[in-house]
Amino acid sequence: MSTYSRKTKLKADCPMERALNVMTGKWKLALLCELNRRNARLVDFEKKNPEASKRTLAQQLGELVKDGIVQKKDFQVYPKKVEYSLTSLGKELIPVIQKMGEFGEKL
Amino acid sequence: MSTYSRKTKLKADCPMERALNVMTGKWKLALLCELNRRNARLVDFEKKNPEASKRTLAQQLGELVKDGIVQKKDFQVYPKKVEYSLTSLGKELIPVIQKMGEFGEKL
DNA sequence: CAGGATCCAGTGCGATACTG
DNA sequence: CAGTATCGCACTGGATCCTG
Repeated sequence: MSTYSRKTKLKADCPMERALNVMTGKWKLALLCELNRRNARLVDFEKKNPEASKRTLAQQLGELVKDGIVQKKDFQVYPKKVEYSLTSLGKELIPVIQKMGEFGEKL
Repeated sequence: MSTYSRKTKLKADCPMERALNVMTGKWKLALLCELNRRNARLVDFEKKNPEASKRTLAQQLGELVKDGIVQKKDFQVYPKKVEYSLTSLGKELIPVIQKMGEFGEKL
């Protein structure tokens, strides 16, 4: 059984595909659900998702940031402390994935 | 520039991820949108999406069938004629992707 | 015309190790 | 701690060919 999750980059020339691209990634829904509950740090995600590699979590968070869904707050301390949270755009994504969840119940 | 669209298979242990898996694939949204408009045959999809290979279109249709989103009607003639259409479950998916589309407008 | 079977390039992501 | 670099493997999906 495979755990390969992402399929392929969509054509991205239509809004639905752009939206789908933003959410598609093995840990992105998990990250978004957690961020919907509370702001969190990379370590927090590592603890919550021990199956995921730190590299992937950091990368997928980075993509969410780049897409404007998530924002970082760098506390500029040592040892480093960086907190992630949903942007206002990111908050608008929550009802969308909830609707997906309702549909997913039927699968 | 790449057009790789699908990311990786999600963990599929939660409804949202199951739903996302069903939609994720380079041509699936295109297939679903077309099927929402009219029933269609493989050739029709080939004409509508000349960028896609027949192999991929057939394969992604097959996945949608396996997931219960799309159904086939085989006319048992020669040359072959097979028509694809949305199942009732598939029709329930339409409003979900429309909601995604609304969100995608903001990206 | 539907749809396999092959072959192959590009990508997702896990493991691991390293830095400031 | 956060973040990056490297390596390696599994998967997506394009091209092409073949059959009934």
